[in-house]
Amino acid sequence: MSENQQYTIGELSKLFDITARSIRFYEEQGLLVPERQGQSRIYHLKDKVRLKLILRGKRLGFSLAEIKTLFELYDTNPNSAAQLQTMLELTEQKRAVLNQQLNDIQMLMNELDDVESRCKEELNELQKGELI
Amino acid sequence: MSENQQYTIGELSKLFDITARSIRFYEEQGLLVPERQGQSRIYHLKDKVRLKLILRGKRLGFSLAEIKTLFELYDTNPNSAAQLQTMLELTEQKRAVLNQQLNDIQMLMNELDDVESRCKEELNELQKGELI
DNA sequence: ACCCAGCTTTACGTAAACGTAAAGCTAGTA
DNA sequence: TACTAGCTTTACGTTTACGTAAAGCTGGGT
Repeated sequence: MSENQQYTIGELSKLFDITARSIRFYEEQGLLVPERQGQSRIYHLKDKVRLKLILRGKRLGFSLAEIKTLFELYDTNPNSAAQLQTMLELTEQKRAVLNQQLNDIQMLMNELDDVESRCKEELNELQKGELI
Repeated sequence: MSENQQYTIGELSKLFDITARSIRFYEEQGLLVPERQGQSRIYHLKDKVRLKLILRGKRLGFSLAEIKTLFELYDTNPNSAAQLQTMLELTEQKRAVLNQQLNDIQMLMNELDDVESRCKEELNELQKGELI
């Protein structure tokens, strides 16, 4: 029923557990362009989705500038072959970075497994010792 | 044959494609403790491995301070149950972050797939058009 | 009418991770 | 011996992504 959901900056900040300052900063950097009602900013579903993408990008180590570039590429109605080509190249680059990250994560996970099992073993031995 | 491989700071910087400044900075932050020969730093295999881990950590979005903490935990001969417990908690936290990143990467990959296939379709249509 | 919560802008401050310039030591080579 | 390449320290500068006042507007409730 609730079509055209609206959010204030405070609501959005609570939703994503970030500060209003951050949201305003993303707007300063051209990542968000919320509607205005009087002096106040009003955010719609589209803006909420954008914010979600911004945070996801940040978690993956992208800078705000890079995220902006991606948005612009995504927004641009890609009509020229040159633009399409650029976009494909960029997505390939990103894909390479992501694959590298996947690799890194796999390595780290394995090491965490090692550390964890060794910890548990030692804890077990400590507990045995306490029984004596 | 070449046991006890040694590296100068220049060699290491080329190996990992980073600046010597960065390597010295990691040392400043307590992440590396190379041997000295006269005034010059000499790096051994152990240091090379450390550097590799530092860079991997950075790619995953860890701060140098966090990486240092992980090193210290890893180095510390974990003898007390309290320390082991702390370590297990930390590994769990890291695991959660990594899982989140895996999720993020999966989402992004899917979106890249979408963008890519749309691009290719449009390129195809453009080429068809040129044939007329 | 008054207050307060929540919004606003402006502007200076900050932490992290180096960059960069300056100035000097040192081992090998021409 | 003079030069050069590569190392050194010291120290100030820079970018990113906000934090943190300060000061003021504004709609709703008492």
